[in-house]
Amino acid sequence: MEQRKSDAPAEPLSKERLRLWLKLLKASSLIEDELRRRLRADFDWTLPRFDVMSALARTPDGLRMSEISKQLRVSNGNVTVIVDKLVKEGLALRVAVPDDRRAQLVQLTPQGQTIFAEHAGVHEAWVDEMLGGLNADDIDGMILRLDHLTKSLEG
Amino acid sequence: MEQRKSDAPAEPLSKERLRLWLKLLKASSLIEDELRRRLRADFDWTLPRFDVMSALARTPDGLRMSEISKQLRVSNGNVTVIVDKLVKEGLALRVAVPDDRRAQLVQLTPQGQTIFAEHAGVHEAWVDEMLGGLNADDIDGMILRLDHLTKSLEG
DNA sequence: TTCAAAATGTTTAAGCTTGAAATAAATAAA
DNA sequence: TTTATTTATTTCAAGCTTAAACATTTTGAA
Repeated sequence: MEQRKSDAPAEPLSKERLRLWLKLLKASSLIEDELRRRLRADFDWTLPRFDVMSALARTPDGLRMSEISKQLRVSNGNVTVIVDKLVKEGLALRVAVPDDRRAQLVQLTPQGQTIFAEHAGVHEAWVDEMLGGLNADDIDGMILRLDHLTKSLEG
Repeated sequence: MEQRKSDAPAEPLSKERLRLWLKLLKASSLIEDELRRRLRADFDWTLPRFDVMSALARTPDGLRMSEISKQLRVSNGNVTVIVDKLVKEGLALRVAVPDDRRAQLVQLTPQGQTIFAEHAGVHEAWVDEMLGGLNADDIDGMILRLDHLTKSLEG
């Protein structure tokens, strides 16, 4: 870790933050674009679709529409369209909520679970390949700092 | 397959990489969404528009359409639409390239430069505020590792 | 009870983005 | 020269996303 002059003024830190943001955005976009491209080329899936199925796969009991849109930070209307398609293809189904006739739970069908498991495995291998240039120290260091950042952003 | 320390099997590192990617994506999306929201609310600007003007501001001599789309990793057609609007609003102009009648340089007008400078200052303050939770060590550590990552992604 | 406010989802209109096709100009090959 | 290929850009159709408007149900206060 390099040392800083104790009298380092405030302005450079602000410039460094901007630099950091541009680098963060670039790395994230590079990965996201490539994942999106492969998902489309290999499976004819969109990234939001993968994300919705991923959220559903983590919660076998099902999620409400609003819970999905909140988790993925995507509009409600968007989730409606994606889930409609999943249902039409037999990968998900809507289940009534006993206590609340407005709401409904969305669950993966067994077929949806099977297909997602396959795709998720390939997806994980892609990420592993793309981030392969990082060693264990890089990974831990970034996770640590990203946790700081996200915490301060959400707090 | 290469040998590994008995206490460090291959799987955990792969899982860590996936965890890192999810955290990277989350932090990046949080910041990007908020910037987009503020840009729209305060200036009625889109983020791609800001990005195009930013690229042009860095190169006073002007950029070709294809150079813009390459820098921003955005489709050519998209750049056409954005530049059309900038030109219509008097913030940018198209200049013929002497040697090549297919191409044209896009430059910011003086008005475009002035307006962008104002917005860029506000934008930088937003970023500074959002990343304010990070100390100098966090920033340096992340920049270092993001450079590793981007280099390995592009290489 | 009764009615206003809040919550859950869906629909719709508008804007954004992409990829493919089209146009036009420059370059290379025969 | 003539033809084919490559390069630069625009146009267009299709899909994605959002925000706002809408319909329905639940909650809570008078």
